[in-house]
Amino acid sequence: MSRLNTAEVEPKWQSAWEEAGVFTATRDESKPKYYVLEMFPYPSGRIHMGHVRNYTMGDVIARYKISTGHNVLHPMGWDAFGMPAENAAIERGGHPATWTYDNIADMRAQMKPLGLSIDWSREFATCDPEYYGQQQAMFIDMLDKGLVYRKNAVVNWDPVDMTVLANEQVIDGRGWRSDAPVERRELTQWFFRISDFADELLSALDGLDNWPEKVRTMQANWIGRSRGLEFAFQLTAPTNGFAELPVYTTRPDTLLGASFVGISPDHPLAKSLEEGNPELAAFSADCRRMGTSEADMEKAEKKGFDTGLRVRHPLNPAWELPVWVANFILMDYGTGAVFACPAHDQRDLDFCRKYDLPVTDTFFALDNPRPVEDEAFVPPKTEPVRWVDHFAGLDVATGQEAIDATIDLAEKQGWGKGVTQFRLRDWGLSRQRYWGCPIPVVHCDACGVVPEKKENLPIELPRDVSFDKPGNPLDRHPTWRDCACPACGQPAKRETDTMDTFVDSSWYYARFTSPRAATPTDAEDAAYWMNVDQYIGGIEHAILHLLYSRFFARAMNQTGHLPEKAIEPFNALFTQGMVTHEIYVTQDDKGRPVYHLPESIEWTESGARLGESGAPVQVIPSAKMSKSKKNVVDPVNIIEAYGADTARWFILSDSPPERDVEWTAAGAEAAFRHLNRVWRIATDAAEASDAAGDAAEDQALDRATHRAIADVTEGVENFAFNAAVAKLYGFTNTLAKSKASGQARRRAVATLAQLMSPMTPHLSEEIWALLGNVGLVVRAPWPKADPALLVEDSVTLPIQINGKRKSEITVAADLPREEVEKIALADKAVQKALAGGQPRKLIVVPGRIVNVVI
RNA sequence: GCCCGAGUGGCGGAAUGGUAGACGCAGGGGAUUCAAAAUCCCCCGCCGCAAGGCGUGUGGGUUCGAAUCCCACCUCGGGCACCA
Repeated sequence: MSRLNTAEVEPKWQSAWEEAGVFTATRDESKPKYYVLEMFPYPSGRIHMGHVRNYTMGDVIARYKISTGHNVLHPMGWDAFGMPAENAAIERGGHPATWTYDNIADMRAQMKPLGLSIDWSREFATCDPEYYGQQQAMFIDMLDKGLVYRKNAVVNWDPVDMTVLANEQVIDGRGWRSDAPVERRELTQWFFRISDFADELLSALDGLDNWPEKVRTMQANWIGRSRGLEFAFQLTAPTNGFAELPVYTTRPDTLLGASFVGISPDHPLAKSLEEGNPELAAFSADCRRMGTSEADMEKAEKKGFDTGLRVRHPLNPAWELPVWVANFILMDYGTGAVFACPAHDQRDLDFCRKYDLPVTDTFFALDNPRPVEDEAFVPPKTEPVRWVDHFAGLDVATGQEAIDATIDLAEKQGWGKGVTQFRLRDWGLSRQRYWGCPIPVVHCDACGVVPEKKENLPIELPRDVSFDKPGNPLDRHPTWRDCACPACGQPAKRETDTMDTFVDSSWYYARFTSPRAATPTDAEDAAYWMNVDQYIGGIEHAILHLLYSRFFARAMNQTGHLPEKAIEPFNALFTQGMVTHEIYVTQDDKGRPVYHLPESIEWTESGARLGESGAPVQVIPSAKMSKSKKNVVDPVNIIEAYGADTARWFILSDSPPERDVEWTAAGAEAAFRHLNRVWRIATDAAEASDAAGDAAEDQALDRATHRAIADVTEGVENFAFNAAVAKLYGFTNTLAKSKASGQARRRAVATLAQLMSPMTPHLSEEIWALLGNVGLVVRAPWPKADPALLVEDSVTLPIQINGKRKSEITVAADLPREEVEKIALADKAVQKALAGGQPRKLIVVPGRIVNVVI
């Protein structure tokens, strides 16, 4: 018996696959195609266990599909633009391109030993000019189709570093480097018209049957379709040219509970009032000293400022409501103005209590007509309530009925109209940064904003830039901006904004179908390979990346870059959990936490200790692996110690794929031991004699083999990899104990190798070859379970008495119900419980259970 | 704050209306060995001497039967539009 030498075996098979070109995808109309894609990585420089998990799952699917006769496309690339490369350049010098391409080389070298079934000939990085040049071409097509436009939008402005900050760079309202309070500043920015597609993106979710329900729900809520009433409050006295204040509300039925009218600090009326009102100007300035993120705004203290203006209530002109500027009202949603109904909205109620504004109930719960105090009454819109005095003549009605009645009434009386609104906003794609895809337009004094000519693409990023000053290096480059206007030929200036990196990742899946094409896609390749049959990635991308990709596929279809069938680019989606690990922490002399890497910990009887000093270490429960907490395990070390198959096997074995998995050293060792055991069983079987054995033993092993085929196939098809692994453990245990003949054991081992091959491809090839098979296991057809060998002839039924398990009986699987009842009633425990009486009820679920109710 | 998830032995988990704890880890006992490593066998939810009882985050409900379905709550995680 030889020991398994992974350092030798794994590279050997990787070379064999490469030489045979097993994973190089070409169009082949004779086979069904299958496109499996994992979300491509950001090239941070090191692969981590999350990558191992993500790509191993995709690899299992890809290899399984190869063995079931599919023509598989399984590509890999790099999401290579983005802030970390610029941050590295600022902090350590060097160029973002150098940093990025070095990282890609490192990560590719770390990834290849995993033995993934990737077609590396299709690899690209989004920062390759060949890629982003095609992206620029599509941008121009989309501009031409009216899918892109410019408007003003607010950004986080760092007044010290004089630069735009990302939300993650704003910490407690301050810039991360300067520590200066950030300001909201308006810039003219480029936008995709994703909101034009809101209804379509929402309704098409219904067709995404193979997406997780939770992702579809999250997207539906994000798009946020609502039907409400739009109407205008008339100002009692026109001010600064404003005679009325249009508002949008989803609860027009509560109009009689209106307390005040609120407008955003960015509302045109609020801005016009600032000029003559220094106090308001100060208030609004204060509101603008806040990050732009919705979470920031929601968590901030609700503040308001009474403008002194008054509006008339639409249902009663004698009733005047005050107009307040409030910091929680978004200019981007609806009209930037709302009426507040404190009795039925907690935020409005808190605001009214704070500023002593009136609170008027408009409806009560049927069983509890108590006025609202400090808790707003917000029942579901489907719950009937009793109306205090509803202007549409309602008494008891649900919120939804009242909303509909109010909209009808307003339309009939002519003071308002029902409108459908979406929460989804247009996608702002401008970034004031260097390391992104340049937006291919030119600003000309004579012609305005002009798209670049396609023959001038790609508009490449200049290499000679410096990061010693904050802000966008493209802005201060001495010559890069200078160009000729594509329309009139006069000197003009390039746009210096680059694109959001979400644009890069919104179409890479399409580019993989023809990565070297001279156009963004190749029609025939896209028609053949699209859609992605199985997409795999983190749940953190449930909304933005996936929604943007869905939009982009539609926009690509409208500009002729994708076929109609590809407007929903991902047929099936699987969202995987994170990889976690325990955290080890000691404290320094000032009591601050000091984190330690897992490999520096030693386990003694008295607990975890630091290897060097022997100091006791506090163990904190698992959390997502992160550099700052040092609870990281480097896949490279694991592969060196145990081999890629062990890393792959363990990462699949311990948790359901959609849940978090905790990496443990003991678990990894157990995986390693198991694979060695499989190898030992295989070599024993290979060396066993050809003599005939006990036929019953052979048949029992054959049955177990076919049971395993059925169970593992089901596990792989349903993404229950941990369950498939558990079944493989079970089958291995059966095989190890089997007294079957050498021939029967070799049959079982060959099947075991095949069933394991998507997960542990190297070991499987080695066993496959050991057993004398010609060709690669990766190309062998997936085994089929023989139904005749799956049938059991007897079953054990638990006997419950009043729902509690008390006994069990073993009967023939096809025994008629009456016979099962007789045997069950004759059971000792049942007889005892009945004490001579009759059961009240007898429930027999064939093949499952018997319940005797007494 | 809002939206979406998850919670089962000492640990990771299995079971998606029908025997709770498959499989693995850790632990305990034994075999083999001069010894160790490796390997193999057995035990292993909690309380209880036992009979038996209890048990799937907490509290209620539906059902002959609930980890699974419904309601309320608690805790943890993801997202919140410029992190990727």
